[in-house]
Amino acid sequence: MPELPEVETIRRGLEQRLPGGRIREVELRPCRVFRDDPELLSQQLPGQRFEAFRRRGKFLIIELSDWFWIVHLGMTGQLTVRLPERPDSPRFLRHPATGLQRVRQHAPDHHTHLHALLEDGRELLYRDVRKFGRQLLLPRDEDRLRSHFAHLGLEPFGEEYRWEAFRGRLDGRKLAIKSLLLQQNVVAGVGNIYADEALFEARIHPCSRVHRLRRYEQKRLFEAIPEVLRRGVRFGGTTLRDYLDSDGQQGTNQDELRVYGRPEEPCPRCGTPIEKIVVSQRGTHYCPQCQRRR
DNA sequence: AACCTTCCCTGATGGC
DNA sequence: TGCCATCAGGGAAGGT
Repeated sequence: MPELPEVETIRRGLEQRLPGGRIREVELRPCRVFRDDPELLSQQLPGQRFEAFRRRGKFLIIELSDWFWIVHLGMTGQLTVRLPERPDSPRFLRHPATGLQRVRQHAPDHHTHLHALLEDGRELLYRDVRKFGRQLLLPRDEDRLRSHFAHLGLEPFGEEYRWEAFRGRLDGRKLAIKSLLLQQNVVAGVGNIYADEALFEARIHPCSRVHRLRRYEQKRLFEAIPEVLRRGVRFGGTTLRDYLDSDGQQGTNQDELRVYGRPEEPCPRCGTPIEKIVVSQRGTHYCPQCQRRR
């Protein structure tokens, strides 16, 4: 489930390896991931050089010679660099007990929807089992890019992430705070895992209605969001099942999670068993003692 | 406009 | 190579 920290980890990995590289050829199998225009990608990517790697919310923006290549990983998207000198494993394998994928590098398989061969022999692979990811090309124009992402909310690590702006976007909203966090038009980049973690840090019940929250609670949430995201980045992202960084490695932030995926375990603050409920059709974890409903 | 529900997609899991 | 229901969830689309 790549959220901001996972996408940021991938971005940093690609930024270290790929700038200056040029795409020689592309193989892609048409599918939903490229629904706008698979032809455009397969025709325009060859010959393009990697110039920079940016991120907006959960979107990765690969800056090429003439295009912005925009990639959203959905639920199970993996964007990895395959090195010619490193031996392949035959395919992804799942750990029998944990379900974690433990293969670092693999040849394209039937879930690999895009395969870009670079001039130096390396490859950039996009693999996505559930095909919830999205990719598209935008002409390399900053105004086009800005309007493309105009619907997205505050960038948690950006200069625009300020208390007054955050508070303003909460005013008048009546839905559950967790549902609001999952929408990308208030704060961009927070998904199911980090929403639960941020609400735990801020000691807010996920079902609390936004307009019922005290200002000091909103302020705690405002501060908790970048905090849990920063921790996620520091530990290389959260690997529960499918997430891998650009080198094919798992993250370790799953060991740092306070509530997500830990129903019935004791709350790290007070020892009360963590509860799991459903909010906005998403599994939601919280401490019934520390996070009282408002 | 705000809010809510449904749907897409596949592999893992568990009951029988 | 047993079969089937259920679950996981980001975001688009459609309904109220």
